[in-house]
Formats: sequence, structure tokens, C-alpha cells
Amino acid sequence: MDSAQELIQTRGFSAMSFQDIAVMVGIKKPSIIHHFPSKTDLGRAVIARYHDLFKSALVHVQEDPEKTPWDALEFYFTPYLDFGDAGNKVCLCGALAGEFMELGETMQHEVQSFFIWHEQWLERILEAGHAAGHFKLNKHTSQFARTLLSALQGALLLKRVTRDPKQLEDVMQTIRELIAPS
Amino acid sequence: MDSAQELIQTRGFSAMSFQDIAVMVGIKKPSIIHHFPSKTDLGRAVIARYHDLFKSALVHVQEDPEKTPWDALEFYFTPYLDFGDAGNKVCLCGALAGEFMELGETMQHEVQSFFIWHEQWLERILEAGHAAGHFKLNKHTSQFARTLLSALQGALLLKRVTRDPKQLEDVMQTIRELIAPS
DNA sequence: CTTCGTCTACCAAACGTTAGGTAGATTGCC
DNA sequence: GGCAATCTACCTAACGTTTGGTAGACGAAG
Repeated sequence: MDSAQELIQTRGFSAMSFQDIAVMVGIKKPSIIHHFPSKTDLGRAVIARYHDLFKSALVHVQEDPEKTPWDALEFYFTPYLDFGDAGNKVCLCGALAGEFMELGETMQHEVQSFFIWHEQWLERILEAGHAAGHFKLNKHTSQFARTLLSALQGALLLKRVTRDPKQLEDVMQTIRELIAPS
Repeated sequence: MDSAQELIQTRGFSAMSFQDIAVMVGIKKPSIIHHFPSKTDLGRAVIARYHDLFKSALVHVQEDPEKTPWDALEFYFTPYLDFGDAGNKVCLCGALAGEFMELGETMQHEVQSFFIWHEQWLERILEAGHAAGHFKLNKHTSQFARTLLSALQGALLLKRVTRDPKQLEDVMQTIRELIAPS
């Protein structure tokens, strides 16, 4: 599943094959199919694992009373920054969004849930930070959460294309300045 | 080329095949290869045409003395809005960015040029609007241009995934409010 | 003795690409 | 004007490879 996820993030779901994974893991193709009977099954499993990982990490930092909403937001950025070790990895679901119409209903649903959950998490964090006076925001919290998520996903794609790590850092810094109380 | 572009925007470059195009156009597969000897050739041609279309349209509105920077920015949004007629089309280069590592050097360069040019165009418009007092901006025009482009590309992807046209409208409205002078 | 993970050996379908050829329009030359 | 060479767009047929997926055998472990 690690190999599958990496292949999706770097080359895309359509371009990923059982054979590619087999070579990376060191076993033969049918052995992989034994565990994931279809490509869709493998895709679903990878997305579900990815989603759960984010969920537990984000909920954890959100419920920690010692963490400010700023900490939560910075923590939200870090996994995206960490993708930078390879430099050519984007968010798993960002990659899948690019070939969304090719995914089949079940996987489409899973990607959709990922983004909807993320949008709502961001909105909650923003609202909590606003209520506590940490963030400066107008009333349209939901729209701003959408913009933030969009910008982050777009920045990851553009970072890979332009080969400029600053692409992501600039976007993050811009967001920080936009919500920092004057 | 119209069919090829539509297929890339909806299903992705890897998933697009000569056969698909052949069926849409009504001729046979090798006849298409007669015009575009390789899949890469076809891809390059489609990107170049797309890039030129944007370039001429954007430069035109930029140089029109009767148009304010606001008009230019709104005009910049419209082609992205027009993709909405199908509802499941994203920016051509946004789709290609998702499978960037699978594209081969020549196509990678073409996609890269597209985004770099766009980023610079946006920066010029923002700076002109700022100088003329139409926009409210801090000094980091380049970073904001990057954020704007990222948000736009991300919003197009998310719109298709969430099946919510408001996804794009919300992002556009947020951007307008951010740079509108108080 | 059954279950599990892996294997070899296949399959049909689709892929990008090549080869060889046909019909019709265009062009240069007498 | 007539004629041959060339070009263009398309065709059928097949190439070798890769795809997702299947069937059945093997050894190890409980």
C-alpha cells in the first residue's frame, strides 16, 4: 500500500499498475492481486488509509487544549510540507482529483469524502480561532476555508510543475498574513 | 485536437487513447497518428494551442486602455467559469499537472511555461491595479499572484470532486474581497 | 489437513505504433 | 489541355507490449 500510494502520488492512478508495485515490493503481480482483487479495491484501501491517517492526526491536535488554533493550522500544513522530501509528490487525493472521471463511483465517493471532511475541519479551526481572537476573519468562514484548501492543493501541483519549493511556502505565508490579527 | 483536449480535461492524459479520439471524430486510429505521429506530439500540439489562446486573449484585454485592471481580472476568471458548461472539465494544464511525472520532458516543459507565464501575467495585472489604486495589496505581489493561481487551479479540481459550482464562485468572491480597497 | 501467501503459466483486451496500400486533389512540365 | 509526379487523408491489418485479471500448484505453518 505504501508503494501504491507513492505511485499514485507521483505518476497518477491510471499510470500505476500492479506490475509496478510488484517490482517495488519484490513479489509477483498475482500475489498482489490476491490481496487486492481489483485495482479499484487497492485504490479504495489506499484512500481509506490516507483519510484515516489525516483524520486522527488532525482531530488529535484539534482537541489538545494546550494547542492554539495557530498550532493546529501549522500542524495542518506540515504533512504537505513533508511531501517535499521527494519533491514530486502531491496530495494523494489531489492527484486523484485530476483523473476523477476515470475512477469509478466507489473511489469517487471516497475522494469526495476526503475533501468534504477537510473543508469542514478547516472551517471549524478557523471559526474557533476567530472566536478566540487568534484570527482576523470576515463572516464568510466557509468560503475562506474553501479558498484555503483550494490554494493548498493547487500550490502542491504548481510546486511540482515549477520545481520551486517556494511555490508552497509563498502560499502558506500569504495565508498566514491574511488571517493574522493586525 | 478539440476532442483530445476534452478527453485530457475530463479523463486525463494517461487515460486518453487514440482510439477514444478516433471514435469521437469518426475516423480510424491510424489516421489520427498520421497527423500526430506520437501521443506526445498530440499532447504538445494541444497544450501549445491552449497556451496561445490564453496568451492572446489575456494580452489583448491587458493592453486595452478602456479596461481597468478589474476588468482584466474578471476576464481572466471567465474562461475558467466557461469550463463549467460540462461541469467536469478542469484547466487543461491543471489536469496535466496531476500526472506531471508521466509526461516526458517536452510536455513537462510546455506545462511549466504555461504556468510561469500565467503567474507573471497575474503579477503584472495586480501591480498595475495596485499602482492605479484599484487594488489593495501589501508589497508581496508575486506571492499573492501565486496564491491566486493556486487557489484557482485547486478550486477547479475541487469543484469537480464535490460537484458544487459554488466551490469556484466562493474562491473568486473571496479573492475579490481580499483585494478590494476598503 | 486445512489455510495462507506466493508462485508459474496463462488469458483476452487494449495500448501505441508500424507497414502497406487506396482514392482524390494539387502541382509542375510539355 | 494533357500527363505524370507528388501530396494528402484515409484505410485495413498486424506488430509487440502491457494491461487487469484468472487458474492451479507449491511449500510452510498452525
